Amino acid sequence: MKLLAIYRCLCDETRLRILHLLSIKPLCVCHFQEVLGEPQVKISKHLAYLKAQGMVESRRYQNWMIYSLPRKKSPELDSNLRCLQDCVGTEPIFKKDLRGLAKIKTDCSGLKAEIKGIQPSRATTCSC
Amino acid sequence: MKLLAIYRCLCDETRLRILHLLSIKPLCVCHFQEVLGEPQVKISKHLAYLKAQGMVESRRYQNWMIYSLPRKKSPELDSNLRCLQDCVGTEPIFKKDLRGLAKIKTDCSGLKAEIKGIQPSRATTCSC
DNA sequence: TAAGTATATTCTTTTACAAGTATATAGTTT
DNA sequence: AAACTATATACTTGTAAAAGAATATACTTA
Repeated sequence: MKLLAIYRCLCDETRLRILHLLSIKPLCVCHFQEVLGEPQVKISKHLAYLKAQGMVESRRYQNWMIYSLPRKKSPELDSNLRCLQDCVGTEPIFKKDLRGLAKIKTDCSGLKAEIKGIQPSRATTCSC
Repeated sequence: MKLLAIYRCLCDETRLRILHLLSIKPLCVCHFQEVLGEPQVKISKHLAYLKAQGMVESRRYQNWMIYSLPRKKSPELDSNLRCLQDCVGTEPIFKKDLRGLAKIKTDCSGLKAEIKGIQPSRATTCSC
């Protein structure tokens, strides 16, 4: 059942937060890591799950994979994403994620290096 | 997270079918059994789950427990039930359930007895 | 080509939940 | 009270999915 697959995507907090952020703009994996504060493997696997279900699309930009909501959405997906938009207002975690998103630095390598406390060997930037 | 709890209710096919039927009218357990074709224990447990999450209410009428959607719904629940209504049209199982609902006999005892191939000792009826 | 960066995949462990069986409870009728 | 009906709960088992560790892949830069 197609609708059921959508609800299975929505019934995990990490995936909900990912979809909410994607409703703002496309993002790469490292930005999800930063905003959600979750390890890379966790983010990647949930993104893979969402992609397998047709809930997100991805394109590669150099080293980065940019994820976005699908350009063509089924009516069910469209309804549910709208519904999610209606509902996120009441949950603090989503607001927190929005604040995190606003603070994001565009230079991905710099970010990672900063976290590790080392100087980046180069300064590159993903397109999201 | 309240929204997550709603999605967890929605991510099971039996519960989806139950909620869809309840959007038509209140129903007792034996009617769910008949329409969904699932065993009593399965129906009862999913109803208990939904009730624990505040997705349904119940009242007793003689021997029967009548389940219904909550009179007062949170905005999130309301949004999601509307969304579900928008989406059920595309899934055959929901239409099938509607047909099953239309065929329901109001005499519960008679039904059960008929299924077992025996004469009911009495003829009583639930209020749904 | 070697080293570095970003992401994905595999493998394992743990956890959550669905389903089935059996039994319990609450109300009804005789 | 005993038998019956409708539903609920406890217990067990099976399965799916989430998480973490380690490794692999794809691309970039030196």
